[in-house]
Amino acid sequence: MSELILYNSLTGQKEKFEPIYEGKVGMYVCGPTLYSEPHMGNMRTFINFDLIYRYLLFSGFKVKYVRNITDAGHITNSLGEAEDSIGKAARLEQLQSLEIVYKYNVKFQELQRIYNLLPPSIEPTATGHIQEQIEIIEKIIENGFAYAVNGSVYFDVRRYCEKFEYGILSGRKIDELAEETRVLNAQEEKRFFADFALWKKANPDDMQIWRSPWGDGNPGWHIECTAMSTKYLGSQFDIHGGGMDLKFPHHEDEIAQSCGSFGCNPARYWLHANMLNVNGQKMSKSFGNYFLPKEIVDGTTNIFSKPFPPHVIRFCMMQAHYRSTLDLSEESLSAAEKGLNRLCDAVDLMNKLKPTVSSSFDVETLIQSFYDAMNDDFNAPILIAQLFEAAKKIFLISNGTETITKGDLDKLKIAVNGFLNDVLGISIQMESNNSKLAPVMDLVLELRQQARINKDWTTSDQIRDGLAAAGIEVKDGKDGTTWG
RNA sequence: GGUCUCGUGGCCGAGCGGCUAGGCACCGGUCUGCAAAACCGCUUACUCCGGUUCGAAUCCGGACGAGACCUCCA
Repeated sequence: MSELILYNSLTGQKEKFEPIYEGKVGMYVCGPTLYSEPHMGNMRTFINFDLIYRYLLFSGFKVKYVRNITDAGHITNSLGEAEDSIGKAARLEQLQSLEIVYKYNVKFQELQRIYNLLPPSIEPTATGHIQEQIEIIEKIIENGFAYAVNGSVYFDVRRYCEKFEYGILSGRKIDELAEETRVLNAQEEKRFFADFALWKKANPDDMQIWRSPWGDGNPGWHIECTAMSTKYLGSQFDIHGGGMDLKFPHHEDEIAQSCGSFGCNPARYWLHANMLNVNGQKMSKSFGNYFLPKEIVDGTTNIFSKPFPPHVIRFCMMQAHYRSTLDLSEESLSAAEKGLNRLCDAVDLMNKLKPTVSSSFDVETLIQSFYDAMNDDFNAPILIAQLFEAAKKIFLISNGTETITKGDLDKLKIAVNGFLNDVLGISIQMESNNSKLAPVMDLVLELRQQARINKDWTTSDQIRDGLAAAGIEVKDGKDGTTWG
């Protein structure tokens, strides 16, 4: 049995996974900011961490998976105009902030269901934890790593550097940062350019305002994650995940906040999922190359000529490693669709296989390769390649080239179904949802079969062509005719 | 401008010093009334130039190209 190895962004190396408490895993993943409907790129991250969550569960760990919902607008400072993202959306949509958050949360929850994401153990909201955030800020001030100015509170990066190292995750050096920073967004209040806000004094027209010891205001951009991860997982837990683009400054600042308040890095393993690319670029609203997870399923985006079912999209994503960028295209999706069909056919066939007295190949080794793939930093592409190996074996057993014993077949069934359904989260719904159509089709195909027996090709082809025109494809297999 | 990552066959993508994935497409075959589908087979591709090595897609140096981050971002 191989052991779980994962790539730790903190050290830049693959490391053996050793949980703090044996058999248990605490995992925190940065969730969405609900100022709009999450796009496909956002979904890829959540799907990837769903895979990781699923495999940890499958491996027998008791996992507490916390993924926050950011429902407090973070101040964006795009063109000198400071405005919080949710407040902005509210203004544009002429709704209240809470309506915006609620509206998009409903959509987000629906997407999770559509894409077969396991619900996290807890989905805490930022606004539900203002008090906790204030308490941590107070602690950081107490420890001397933050200061209050004019109703705002900033993290004191220079003081922090006297005791800790700022930039350990992203590999940035403070003095280099100074030169690199392109826009010094005129923060006269800050003592040092790299200081970041823990609490921001409210603007008179802010839609969401909270009371604090420093006056009315909003929590800073990074403090919510520190507050919620600490509350539900403790000051140090096993895995912290998120998208690659959160590495700096968000995760870096989380580390600073935790060190500044509790004296330790919040997570032992930092995992970062890579971006989804479309046309060679990160999917982003500003590039105009984004589409919504619902649109691709409904076929309402003009990027693709036809709709793709969610489990095909999931499968396609699983064929790339979570730390690699993935280019999603019509071609890669239809390739995934066909490949998945083949895999599903094999699974179907597996249940009808007839065992013999001996196995002509080593089933244990094949099954072990599934575990080895996932234990090596959740390498789903390799897992899928091995599942295709299994599929090939199944077909060969079926046509008599290979053989398998009853015991081996049972093991194979459990493993293949387990990895496909529980780990990859690809649920194969073979059920036809056309309960009224099914008997009609049975009748039609029986009539066609009669015609075929009578060598009445005109009639049988007429039926086939007619059905094809109606979008129903008829396939004459060895064991009868199927449709779909 | 700074920091970093990456360049694999027609496409998507693993691998990360020798055993040279996988899927899709193409092509050949089996099956079939025809078609489609399905199944079988399909025999080395790693940007370029140097270097290290018995041996490099894999390590080192350089060139070119692409991307991410440095600002809200999954």
